[in-house]
Amino acid sequence: MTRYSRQTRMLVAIDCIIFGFDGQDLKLLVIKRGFEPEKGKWSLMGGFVQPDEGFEEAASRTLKVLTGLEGVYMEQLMAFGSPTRDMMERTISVAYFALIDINTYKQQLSEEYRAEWISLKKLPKLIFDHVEMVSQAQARLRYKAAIHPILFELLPQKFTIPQLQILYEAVYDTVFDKRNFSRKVLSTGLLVKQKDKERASSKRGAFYYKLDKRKYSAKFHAFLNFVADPGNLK
Amino acid sequence: MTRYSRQTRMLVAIDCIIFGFDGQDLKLLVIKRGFEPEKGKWSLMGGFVQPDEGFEEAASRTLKVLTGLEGVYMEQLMAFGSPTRDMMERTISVAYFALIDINTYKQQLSEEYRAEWISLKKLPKLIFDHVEMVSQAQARLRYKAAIHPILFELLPQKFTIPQLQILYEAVYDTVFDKRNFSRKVLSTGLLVKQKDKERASSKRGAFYYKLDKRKYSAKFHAFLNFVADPGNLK
DNA sequence: CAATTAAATGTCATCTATACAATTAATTTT
DNA sequence: AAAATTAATTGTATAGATGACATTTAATTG
Repeated sequence: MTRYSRQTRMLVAIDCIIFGFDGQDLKLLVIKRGFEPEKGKWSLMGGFVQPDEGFEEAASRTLKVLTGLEGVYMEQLMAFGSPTRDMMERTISVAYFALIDINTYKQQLSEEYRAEWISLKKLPKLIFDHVEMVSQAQARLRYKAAIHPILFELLPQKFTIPQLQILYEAVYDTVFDKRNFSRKVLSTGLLVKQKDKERASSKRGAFYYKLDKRKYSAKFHAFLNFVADPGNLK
Repeated sequence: MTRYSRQTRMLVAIDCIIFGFDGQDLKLLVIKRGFEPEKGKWSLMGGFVQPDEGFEEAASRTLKVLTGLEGVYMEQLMAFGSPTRDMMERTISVAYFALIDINTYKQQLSEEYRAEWISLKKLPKLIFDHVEMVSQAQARLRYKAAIHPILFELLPQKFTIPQLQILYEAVYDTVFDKRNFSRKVLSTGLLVKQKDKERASSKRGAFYYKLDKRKYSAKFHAFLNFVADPGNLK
């Protein structure tokens, strides 16, 4: 078969915006870029899409190399294609964002790539349009988490209600009334109370909860209402 | 400057999912493809991204050529990149969806491209992965319209509440109680009642309304609640 | 002028959201 | 061992939103 004549071919990359939660703050996984241009500067983890692979594949492969992780929550953010976004050569990038629990996978981070968790509050300069990507991913995360029970992906299997609240407060950079918060999340029926307690962070200890996997899958695509009015937060 | 060596370059296209509303049904704008492969088959309007243009530019350009329209509501859906989506050559596509009022722009449709409005209810076969794109775009439209006042883009400047309701019912393929519907949309404060009436479709006539542009812009990004529970419709 | 049609408006019970306070279980201090 | 301390857990009252349901009104048509 012939090819489409007289059209420009371009490099196609994927970049991963990997969010993590350390129990206190929302973090972003970045690396020191290992090749020119912009070698040595902070960058999102990414790479070129190979001739025989799709975007999801490329993103999963990249994530695996960096973190050793598979089966992580990941979704496409959008494609970025400004003609000037890479000074070397026209390169478009399809951005994916992923959610992982920092503590569960702390050890697995590849040493080779000098990956680091940095706080989203004091984001350093990143190469190309990566800051824009992160900013968009953060907006998407807020948008989505207001409606879908997506933030559980950032927590360990067992977590407490106070831990969950700290996470929501970190994502929306606000504070919630703890009485209303716990009533709301419990009313979804997604949480199953465990017998044991988390004892590190308080005298009384807080009961652990786990996600009800069945209900989680069933309700994931339904519109819930995890955060009352995310567009109107102070 | 050098280039990234040993990487495959690919064709980058954009495709437009253009939704329209004729007062009764939700429609999709498609064309008969004018070149090989798949010449003569139904296709979304699209084209290759040029060396010096970004995605939005490419999509706007394409939309302009087909419909003569500028300044239309348009947003990126997502990028599609299956290695086998185009049999001719590896081509990735960034899909955009657009919303326009059919009646306002009926005349401007380019004859050259044999564009046609087809009903979404009986969608014919489309080339490549275009059916998948349409399906995703429809899901996005439903998702977004439940929260944001986006569907007004499909209506003429002046419209009636019953017309608006028919539109919402078409998008969600359901029926709403007219008393509750009008209460809800009026409670947003986005609509400004006009002095004149639409008289074609009823004896009494229905008052026209216009969007309050100021409030529309202000409230667009806020989460409203246009459709009560879009995940739970019959 | 009565019949017809669709628009517009109204009511009530139920659920949901939010503001706000008291109680309880455990550890730490005295 | 009792008192103080800390954070978890549970509760209540009110305002507003939602959803089911009926009546009135403005205009045309026979």
